[in-house]
Amino acid sequence: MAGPCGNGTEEFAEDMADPFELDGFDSLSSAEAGAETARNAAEGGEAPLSSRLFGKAEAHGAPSAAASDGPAAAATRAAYLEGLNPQQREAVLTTEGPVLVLAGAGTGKTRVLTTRLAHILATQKAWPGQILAVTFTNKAAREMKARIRALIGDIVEGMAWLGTFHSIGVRFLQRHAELAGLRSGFSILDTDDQVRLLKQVLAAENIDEKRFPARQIAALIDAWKNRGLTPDTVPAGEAAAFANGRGARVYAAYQARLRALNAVDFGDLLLLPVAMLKATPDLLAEYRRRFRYILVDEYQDTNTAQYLLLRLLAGENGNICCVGDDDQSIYGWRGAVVENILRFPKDFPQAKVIRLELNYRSTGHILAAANGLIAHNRGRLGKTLHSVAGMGEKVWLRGHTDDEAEARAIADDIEALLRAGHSPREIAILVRASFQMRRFEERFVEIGLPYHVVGGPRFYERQEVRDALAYLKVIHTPDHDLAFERIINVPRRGIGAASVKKMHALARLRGLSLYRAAALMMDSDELPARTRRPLKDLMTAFARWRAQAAELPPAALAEVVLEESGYVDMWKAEKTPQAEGRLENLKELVRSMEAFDTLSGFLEHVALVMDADQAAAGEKVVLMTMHAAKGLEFDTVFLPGWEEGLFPHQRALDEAGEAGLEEERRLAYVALTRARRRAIISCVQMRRVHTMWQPAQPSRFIDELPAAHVAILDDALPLAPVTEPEVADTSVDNASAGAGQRTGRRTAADPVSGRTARAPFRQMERRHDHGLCEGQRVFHQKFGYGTIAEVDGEKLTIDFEKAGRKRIMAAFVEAV
DNA sequence: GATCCATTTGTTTTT
DNA sequence: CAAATGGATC
Repeated sequence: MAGPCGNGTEEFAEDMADPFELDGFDSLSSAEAGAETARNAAEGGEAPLSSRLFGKAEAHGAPSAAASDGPAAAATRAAYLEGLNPQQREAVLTTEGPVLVLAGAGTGKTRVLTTRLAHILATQKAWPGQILAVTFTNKAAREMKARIRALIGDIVEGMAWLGTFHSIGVRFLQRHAELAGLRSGFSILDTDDQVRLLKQVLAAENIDEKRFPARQIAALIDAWKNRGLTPDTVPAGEAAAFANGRGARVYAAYQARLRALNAVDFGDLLLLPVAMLKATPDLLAEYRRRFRYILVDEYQDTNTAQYLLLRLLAGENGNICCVGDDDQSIYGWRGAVVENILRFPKDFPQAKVIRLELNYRSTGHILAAANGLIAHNRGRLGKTLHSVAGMGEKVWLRGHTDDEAEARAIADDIEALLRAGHSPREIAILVRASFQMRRFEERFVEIGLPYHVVGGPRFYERQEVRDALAYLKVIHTPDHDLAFERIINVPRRGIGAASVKKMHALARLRGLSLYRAAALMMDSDELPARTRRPLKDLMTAFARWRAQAAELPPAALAEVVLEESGYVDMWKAEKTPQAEGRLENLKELVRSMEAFDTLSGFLEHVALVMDADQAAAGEKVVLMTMHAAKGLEFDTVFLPGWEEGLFPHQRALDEAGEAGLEEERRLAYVALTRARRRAIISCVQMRRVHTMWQPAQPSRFIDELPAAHVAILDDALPLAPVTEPEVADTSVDNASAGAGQRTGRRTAADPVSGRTARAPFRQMERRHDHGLCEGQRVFHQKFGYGTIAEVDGEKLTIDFEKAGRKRIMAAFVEAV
């Protein structure tokens, strides 16, 4: 049977009971689970999905059509397929077998992904619970869910296996904790806990933490885990790099400590499921059967552990569809392996490769410039991106004396754009490194320009938030030693390092958790009375809070705890200017908890979702790193700081050489292709680093931009577009941008001194010619897209797609 | 055990 | 240059 297709309603109801969702599965061996499955199915089981599936699906038409005409007939005329180009359609409809979708920037990747999922569900090739759909960020997962819901309704709620790699890893571990050496209710350590734990391990191993910092070994272990390496499979040569060859030993000791604490770190969320599936063939078989369709977003960013997991689950001929763009692989430093996507056709010899090459986002010059730049990379799968829009503006290039001048000029441009009616949220500044943001923030504050920083210091990583979370973790899981240790003397209550050390000793001796050791010691004479009293108070408080946790919603509990522990008072008493902000953050934390019914639900959310939901962006200019901008798009994009050493970043070159350079170049490609209509690259001659001024040279990437698509700017950004005769073929392919077309130093280098006569701004002002003609497609800030019906000098009559016919001055529209 | 001062370190990007 | 860590001193 190709899919769970039945004809009668009753049969559906039975089939749809998802056997894996039944309670009690965790406690069964996989063989027993199989038997259980059959029993439940025969009895009808719980069918929470079926009602949802039918309720909404019928309303949307697809499955009812399937019932009468069969899924295939429904598929070809489904509303969701409309408006897809042939390649996109193919990517949606090729559901069987391995498929690699190479989706260049702006080619409608997300749309294809969501439509594909919707299609599989609507044609009933699989139930929601039989699809594994992985994304990299929670934001992407949320967005995907929302978009599928928009297409086919609430069926999507049954997609239990839609999420980030890490959240799916947690799911595996929760179901089969015992196979991974864990007990249920294990905790997930954050990076901070990880480092503190490693410090303890290093101390126990008698390794000098000054010579071999815990952070360093933490990074090493993380990298090993990303590569799917366990302590006994770490290559000897690499283990030697740390603490005179004791790296693997420390790794093993660390893992042992983790297990003793019933805890996992982030890397384990991938590594343990892989190990588990490898070691338990029955389990693997179960899951292979279960996941009829596997879908992976951003495949170019998978690391080896993720790759192994996918290959295990997909098997030889699985229906696995990976979507990605090798040119947008920018997370190599985090363990991502571009080769994963490059070798997909070798991994799956019968794989179908589909290229999405029609770019709907950027205008021609921007796309051509980006294509020319990325053509300098080797080892690409190669794509030919075509623009569907007109050529638009060339990519602007501007030089400044120093970073302050750069910030000032960009701020001026933005003000002008806003005056001209551009929406601030359509303007972004993308920087290589976050420290660059500072200049812009200073300037924006000075002139009162509303801006919004995306990324910034992560909410859940702030000290006060982590302290508060530690209290909650101890209430939820008293044996969470690291959390307990974190707050045992915060706020100061007179339980110092010496006392904690004694507790540790007792805990180790008796094989207890720190919390239990503390509970014993508060009634013994080990500790001086002046320590015993506060400890007893704390323990009593925890007992009380835990009792309250059963009754109060998490948010209310948090409020009580923060108040009664004296934690809020601690910050109130502090007179530093930051204290107020910390109190604000605590309030924000409590507010964010209101969405959760249970403490454990909230804690799991926090462990996996490092990004607190960003405050609504609103009408603000966006300031962020290039990495954070991936997947986003803006009308106007400013790209400051294109200087050697900063971009490409020196460290990337030092650490990864040629590969590092190529990744930086891909980052440049990602940054440039965020722009829909306008991109302004800039560099400076002098940049202030710390306190010293450092001379800077324009980035090599500037010289790699094809000259034909770049224009030098020695003044403010022109507001009206520089129009050019439309070129029939607006595509630029990789080959032509390579050798001959490169920008020479003459045009691009040192734009500061190279102020040329060909200042496009002036030229444009002189000629009054707006270059617009009848039949041309244009864009207006308020009315959107339209076609020119009539030209009368400066006055145009335009038929807008949405707003209808309007008379508009030429200066207010832009050719597309 | 707490507070203050000095030194260091980081500023690439994040699940 | 700022924050964070760590050591020394009270």
